Order: sequence, then structure tokens, then C-alpha cells
Amino acid sequence: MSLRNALLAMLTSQPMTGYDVYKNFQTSVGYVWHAPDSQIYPELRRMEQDGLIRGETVPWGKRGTKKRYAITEAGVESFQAWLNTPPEYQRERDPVRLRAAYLEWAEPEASSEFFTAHIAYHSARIEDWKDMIRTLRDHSNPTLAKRIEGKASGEADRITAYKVFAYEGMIARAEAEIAWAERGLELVETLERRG
Amino acid sequence: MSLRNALLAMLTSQPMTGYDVYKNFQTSVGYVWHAPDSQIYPELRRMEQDGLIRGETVPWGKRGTKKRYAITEAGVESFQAWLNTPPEYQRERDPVRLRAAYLEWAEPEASSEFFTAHIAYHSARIEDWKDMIRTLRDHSNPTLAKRIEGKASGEADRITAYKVFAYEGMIARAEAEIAWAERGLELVETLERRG
DNA sequence: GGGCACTAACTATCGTCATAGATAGTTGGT
DNA sequence: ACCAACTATCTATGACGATAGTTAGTGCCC
Repeated sequence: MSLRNALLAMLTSQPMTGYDVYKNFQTSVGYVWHAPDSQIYPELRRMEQDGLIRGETVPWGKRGTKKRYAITEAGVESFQAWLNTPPEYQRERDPVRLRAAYLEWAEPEASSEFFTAHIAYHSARIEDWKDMIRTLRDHSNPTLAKRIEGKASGEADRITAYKVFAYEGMIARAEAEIAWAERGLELVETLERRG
Repeated sequence: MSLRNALLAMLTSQPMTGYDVYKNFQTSVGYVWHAPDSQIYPELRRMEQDGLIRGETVPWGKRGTKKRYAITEAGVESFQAWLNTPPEYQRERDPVRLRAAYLEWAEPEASSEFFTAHIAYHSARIEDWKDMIRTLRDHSNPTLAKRIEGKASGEADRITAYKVFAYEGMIARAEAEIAWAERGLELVETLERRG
């Protein structure tokens, strides 16, 4: 159900083709949700069938066409209803902690490498998200720009603030991962050098 | 693939029936992985077929039997191979951040409630995990007790340390979530009272 | 015009996971 | 003996998601 909501979220900015949506999963919503094109297109068709979005065939190039989807009023209401309903938490599966809990079976070098790679992964993610926050703050992100187009400046700031906050949350989370993994490196050092 | 590794991890402690495994997903590995019984039993059968575990039918009550699975040498090697191979990261989907990024569409009361519930959820998880750490530290956790049975005390400490560390990682993560959600409450207060 | 990269959209297969059951034996309490 | 809770195991259905393709049009550069 959350792919549907991610798609609705994205379409609140502006109408888009399936391909726009796919590319946008690299930018606006992209870091909090993702789907390959093979999942996007069928879902957009289902949503259209359900009345949440409306597709319009528009010209593309000399003779071609493409289909652009716009969110409907029912789509906005559905999205709002989702936002106004507290999330249900599912039991999470954490391959990284599963691994960490059983490192007594691993090679010490592999354990260190795991934590080092974990730090690298999350550090790179943080850079991505900091860039993202920059483009949100200066309104250079195209999707956000479209979303706040014509809005009063207070309202534009409000809309922007929630998105910045979401990315800050992702950074905070990644920072916690890095701190934990650094302790992991120390733990391996301690446990495996002494044995 | 990680259900398989979670099952192998669990079976490094002692042989278990499918039901033992299912119940144990509430205790030892339970907080880093989970599967319902309907997924456990078929996977155990597949693993047996693949030679990673060996099933033995044992008496149960007056006339009944149950099947207990033990990890094989090949199973241990497969588990170690997994541990010694760095994890591949998948694009994560974060329904909570998706929600946060679009709260401009939500009722302010619902937004506050969302953050409040998020804090409550993670606080409760932290309590669970702290309890878990206690049972790991004092070796009262039955699965860990079985795992370290007959081990030298240094080795027992080492095995325990990794598990404690994994749970500390989960707590650290939950604490970051709580801190973020608290900032979220402030943000809602700021953005929605002023408008 | 040809080729390449991009835009636009699609099919297929299968793994992972959620959920709703179901059957049947064992144990312990009344 | 009966019943409820637990132990033990299973089937079925469908949603969600990964991956590996595919076709075809557009635009730009050589």
C-alpha cells in the first residue's frame, strides 16, 4: 500500500508520466521510497482504475504520445486519509543486526570489513541526503519547485520544512548506524585480539 | 535468503523443532528476524533437502512424534560463508519518513499523534531489548545458555558480547528515532500554530 | 542516415512476506 | 471424561518486491 501512497505523494507536485515518476524516485521521494518501472506502471493503471489519478494522453515528439497522470480529488483525500491514520508497525527484519549477533562465527577480518563497509555505506548516503536537503532549501529541486509554485512564502516554507525534516531523520538514522559500527570495530578489536 | 541464515543462526545453539524455532523468534534471534510458522516449516524442509540441516523424528508424549532439526557441518560452513561475505544493501523503503515528508497534507493533530505514537512504539521496543540484554548478560536466555554450554568462560563472554552488541545497536537506532520524533513534535508545533 | 543515449512503456519469473486459515496430538485442570 | 491451552505441523492465497529482460519512439551528434 505504500507504493501507492508514495506515488500519490509525488503526484501532489505535478502531473507525471510513469517514466517521470520512475526518474523522480531518484530525487524527490526517491530516498524514502523506491520502485522499479515494472512495478510503477501497473500500479499507476490500478490507481487510475480506482479513481485516485487520471491519465491523459499527451503528444510526445513528432508523432509519439505519452500518458501523463494527475492526482484526482479522490486521490488527495485518500492520501490525506492515509496520513491522518497512524502507521501500523511491522516486525522489522534487520540483516545487519542478525549478522552482528553471530560474528563469533566469522573471520575477524571479515567482521572488521563488515563494519567498515557499513560506515562507508551510510556515510555515502548521508552525503546524498545532505545534497538533497540543499536542493530542498534553495528550492532548486524541480519537484518541490513545482509543488510550491504560486504558494505564499510561509506556506512554501512549511511544505519545504517537512521534507527537510524527513531527510534530517534519515541522516540522524545513518549517523546512529555509523556510531554503532565504529563501536563494532572496537569490539572486534577487543574480542578477537585477545583470544 | 536471510530467513535461511536466521534459521541457521538459531540452530547453532541447539537442535530444534519447527515450533521451537517459531517460539524462539520471540526470544533469541526474534528481535532481529522473524517469520511465521507457515514460512518456517517449508524453509526447514528445503534446508534439509539442501543438506544444511538434518531432521530427526523424536518421541513426543505417549504416542506422538515431532521432528527436530540439527545444523550440519555444511550448514555451519554456509552460515560462515554468509557472515564472511559483506552484505549487499538494498534500497530501503521508509514509510515513516515518507509520511513525515508530506505532513503538510495532514491534520496537525494527526501529525502530533503520529510522532507521539512513534516515540511510544520505539520506547516499548527499547524496554524489550533492554530486558533481552539482561537475559543475555546473566546467561538466563535459554538459547544462549545452550550455545555457551561447556564453553570456556572467555569464549562464552565473546559469544555473548556480540549478541549484546547487536541489541545495543537496535536500542541506539530506536533512540535516534525517538530523538527525531521529538523534534518532529516541535516542528509541528512551530509550523502549525503559526499558520 | 546511422548510432547512441534517453524517453516511454511493457512482460515474465520468482523470491519474500502477510495473513487466514486448517488438522491433530499432548498436557493439565476440573 | 471433557475442555482449554499449548505443542506441532500444515495449506492456501495474495501482496510486495527483485531482476531480467523486451519493444519502440525521440533527439542529438557525427
